[in-house]
Amino acid sequence: MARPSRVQLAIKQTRPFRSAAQEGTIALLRTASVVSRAVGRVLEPWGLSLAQYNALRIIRGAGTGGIPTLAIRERMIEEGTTITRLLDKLEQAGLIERERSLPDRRQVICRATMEGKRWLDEIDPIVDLADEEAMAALGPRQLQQFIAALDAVREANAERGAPRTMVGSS
Amino acid sequence: MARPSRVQLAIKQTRPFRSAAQEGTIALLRTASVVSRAVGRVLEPWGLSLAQYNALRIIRGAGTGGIPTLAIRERMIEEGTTITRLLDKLEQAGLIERERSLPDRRQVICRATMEGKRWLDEIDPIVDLADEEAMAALGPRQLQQFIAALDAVREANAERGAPRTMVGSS
DNA sequence: CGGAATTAGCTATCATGGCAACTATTGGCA
DNA sequence: TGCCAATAGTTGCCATGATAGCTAATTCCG
Repeated sequence: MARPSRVQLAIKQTRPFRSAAQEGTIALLRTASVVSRAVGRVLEPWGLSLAQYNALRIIRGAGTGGIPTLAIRERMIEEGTTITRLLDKLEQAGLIERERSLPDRRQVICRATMEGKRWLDEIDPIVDLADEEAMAALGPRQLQQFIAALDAVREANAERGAPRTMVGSS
Repeated sequence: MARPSRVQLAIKQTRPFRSAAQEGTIALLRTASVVSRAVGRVLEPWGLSLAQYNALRIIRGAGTGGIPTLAIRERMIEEGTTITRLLDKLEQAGLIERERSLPDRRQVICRATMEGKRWLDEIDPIVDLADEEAMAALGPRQLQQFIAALDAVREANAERGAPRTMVGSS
């Protein structure tokens, strides 16, 4: 690992990384930070955070049947997030509605309102564009390899770092 | 993009991604989240967050000359972070010390204390191990390609999402 | 049937990040 | 010289994330 790297220059680190693994880890976290900000930036006109947009899309994806609160959390990008207050904001904004489930009254079913769907119809193309720009540096083949590498890393680290007792991990 | 993907399974998304770029973006953010938690987990015994450890390492790297506050922020993984309160904690913990610079009294120079260096000597090998584990799913060649892809994506997105007036961007 | 264990969700608390306003210091320049 | 802009940090306010503890509803079994 004697070669100078771009990440080193980016963070103005003069010394080489102690290992390729360290370089990869730092590059991963730093790149995600940059991309997250870039994508989050396009949501500013709507006053939505990336997490809120993410949740709203998950809820819309559930269709008319709705989706219980904790099922949303499992599908979020940030797994550990506190979902209640995030949904409170979406409900206050009139983008979703919640009601107690009939068969199991512990559950709270979330559905997207018409207003919520309208917002997504507006926002989706813009986020799509942002995603394209975010990955524009990679060719199609590179992108596929990139995704495969991310998948491999994520799966290998899924249990490590598990924040809570995972539901389906027994 | 008709093939089913691992990320889709992981976030229980039944529909295919709208584009490879979207899949890549989500995979990047989600993987970084998982790895960040896994690495951050090993710092718990010391009560340090990943950002604090990151800052402490940067400060130690500056040596006896020290480093001004804002120069630390430029080198952090999370670029936009408010650095003052983070340094307050490190100072309260006795890991760093701060003093006004003599030539330019606006600057506050930060240095690692002996205690701070001792902590890093203990922590570094453990974080190294965590980094190795985080990237263990990739072979040496895959890892190099992975790093190259991350570098390319990060650089292409560096200006987009720029949170503040970048110092050296004029 | 009935109580323990489980599950779904909410709340409280603490730490952190984003952002803007504010102070102090320095530098430019007419 | 004296004013104005730029720079370095700090602080306050709000939103979010991490966690743990709590309540209500349900399920498991003896």
